[in-house]
Amino acid sequence: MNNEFLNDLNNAQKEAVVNSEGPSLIISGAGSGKTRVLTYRIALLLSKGVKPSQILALTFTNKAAGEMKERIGKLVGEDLARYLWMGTFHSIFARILRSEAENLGYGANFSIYDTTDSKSLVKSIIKELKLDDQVYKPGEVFGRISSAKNNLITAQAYNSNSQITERDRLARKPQIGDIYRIYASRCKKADAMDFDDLLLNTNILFRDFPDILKKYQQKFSYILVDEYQDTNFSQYLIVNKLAALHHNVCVVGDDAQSIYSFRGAKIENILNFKNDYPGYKLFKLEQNYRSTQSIVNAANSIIAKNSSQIAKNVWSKNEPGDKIKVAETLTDHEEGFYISNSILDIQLAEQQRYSDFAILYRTNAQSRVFEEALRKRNIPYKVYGSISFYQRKEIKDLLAYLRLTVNPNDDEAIKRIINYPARGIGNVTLEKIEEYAASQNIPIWQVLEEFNPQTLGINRGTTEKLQHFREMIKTFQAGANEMDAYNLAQDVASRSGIMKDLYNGQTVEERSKYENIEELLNAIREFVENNQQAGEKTTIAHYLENVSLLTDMDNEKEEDHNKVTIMTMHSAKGLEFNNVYIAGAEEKLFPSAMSLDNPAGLEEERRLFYVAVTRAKKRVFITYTRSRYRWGMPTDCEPSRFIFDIDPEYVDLPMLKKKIAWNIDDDENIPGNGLRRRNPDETATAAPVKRFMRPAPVNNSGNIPVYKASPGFKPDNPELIQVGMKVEHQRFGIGKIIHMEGASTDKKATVFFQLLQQEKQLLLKFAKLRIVK
DNA sequence: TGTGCCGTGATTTTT
DNA sequence: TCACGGCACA
Repeated sequence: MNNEFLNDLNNAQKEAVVNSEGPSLIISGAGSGKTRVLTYRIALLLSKGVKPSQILALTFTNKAAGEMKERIGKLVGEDLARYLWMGTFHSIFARILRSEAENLGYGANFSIYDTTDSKSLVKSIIKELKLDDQVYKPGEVFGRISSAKNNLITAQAYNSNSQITERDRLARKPQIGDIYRIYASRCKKADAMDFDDLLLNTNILFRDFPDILKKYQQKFSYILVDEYQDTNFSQYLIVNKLAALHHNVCVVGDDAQSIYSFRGAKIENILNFKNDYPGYKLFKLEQNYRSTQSIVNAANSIIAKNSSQIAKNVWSKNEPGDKIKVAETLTDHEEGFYISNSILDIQLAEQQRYSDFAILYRTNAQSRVFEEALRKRNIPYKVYGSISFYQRKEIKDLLAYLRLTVNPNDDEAIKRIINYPARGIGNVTLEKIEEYAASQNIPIWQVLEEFNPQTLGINRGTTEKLQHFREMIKTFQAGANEMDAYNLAQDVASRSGIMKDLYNGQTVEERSKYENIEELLNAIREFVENNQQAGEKTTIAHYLENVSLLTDMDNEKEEDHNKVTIMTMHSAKGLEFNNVYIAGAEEKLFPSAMSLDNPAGLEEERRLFYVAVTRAKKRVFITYTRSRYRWGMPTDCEPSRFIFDIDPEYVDLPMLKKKIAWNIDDDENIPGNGLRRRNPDETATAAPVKRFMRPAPVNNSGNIPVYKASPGFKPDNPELIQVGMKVEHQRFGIGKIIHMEGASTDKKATVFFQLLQQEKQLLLKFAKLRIVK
């Protein structure tokens, strides 16, 4: 096999690729081709004859794993790439746990509780213990449990650790340990693991079954870990144990991009690598291929404000590029307006794709204004995160039926759907059953199986309803092994009554829920088709194995390929875009109010800023607003301190422009602005900031800003005008055709005029419009 | 048991 | 502002 592909690499990259034996630490600056190095390193191993099943590659997202697999497939052939053990920690070790489940007392079809399931279980335990849920807030308690697990503290260890129990006692929450204990036993009883259990139980498996550990140590001759700076203790230990035999462990990371400490990530893991593997080789990737020099330099100046970091010098040979542009708006609404205008301007002026733009923010709650603004401009977009597809109520409902079919002990699933769609089994009945299940320490399903109406105090009508529900689930179970996942899911969706319930709905939301169910069914069908082709299992159990671990990004569809991306800065990790908008750069939002009281928290926020800026290839825009709606109230805002962390040489601040802000006849309002410019550097300008410093014109007459038509204005034939075109109007100035309706002679166009900052409906036979090329 | 109204609290970030 | 939970009534 030829290794010509190595010629694509620079020297530092090549070194990191060819030195495949022994422990390696690759420190890779942002945009330095880290994925390429990992990809080639694996491809080289394969081309040397290492079997794909001997390589374990752990990534941060499923998407990253999928893309890397695809690239490796292109280099050395898909038949090899397919058998790599490549995926997130959670999905890889879920897979291993399934095949070893019996050793730990779980079934191979154990359920995976997502955060919603976990919190709801914690909540019901708090209720059972008759504790005040103002003191024991479910989310907070679950957070304590989660971080205990990530530090390998089991419920038993938690309760016998006097330091921890003392701390809880002082915090007046002495019963967290009890909640943890009950939580763990309920999960076990339900044959369910939460996200943290997947890692914790892997550790327990390797600790208590040395033979099993040995088997996997021998199996995985080469281990690679991406985003090592964001691994937690539990993950660290798994890697450490697996690598103990061969020592062929290669970790890649960038301490400057560590942004997940809230989830237990330990930046020390990467800093201590040298102590764990004394004979390690160190590689530094410092040349940035992604961004302009301005962006790289600006990012360096930001991260330099942090105290501790591994010394490195990230540099770029790309064009110098534009400065980072900072813009101020009066309200969050205008912020959305400003960004959507800017996207449209650049997109039109440079023929960029919508997918070349990303809007990044600190909290998911900020997404709404951007959705509204983009929708108004007819700009296609895709929001990631917030309410992920798999978190939607209707999706979780159908999945709960399927989960129950595969694992009847899944209490969270049964609680979810025992009365959805409504079948006359109310809260009172459910509480009776739950209470009995808890007292007998059995799953709810078992109560239904050994049903005794007298002991439970349930009347005859309800008894029948419960029996009917039980029989329905049993018929699903009977089909689970015979039918493929798609047929079964379809059967469940219709016979459970979900389809009917949603189909009858009249509102827009109910229609969209119905469509979501259809979309899920389509996804299941795709799964079945793919697995059939690959000769793999197509049962529902097999489908459910990974579904809890999926995110929005794994649900990408063809039609999403040319859309503006809207997401948190956290989700943007590992991605890149030509143009990046960092919105809401305000004190108490970014940096988050939560981080202000501790220096470590603030440094992590700053790293997040670094991550956000380095996503951009060409341009970065930062926006902040003077007033933002928070919990329904307009709140005053201050620009973020991070803006002033950027070296002034690489940033364009709005304050300098203030003095000209009220001057209407400034050249930026000249027709053709942004389109006629020759100098490519200048086309970068977004919608001018000043637009927002002036009170927006109130409706039309009287208040219309003066516009002088360009010399020799001549209207074009209305027949030629189409949606998306830029046009000039003699009085209203430059605008964009948003929408058209009506037949030829009565054609009506909705036009958004930049100068007016508003839409107008114009009848084309009267309005004289010139098409701007 | 189901429905609808009202009051309250929510905003970090994710596998 | 909105979503969810609690409560009262049908």
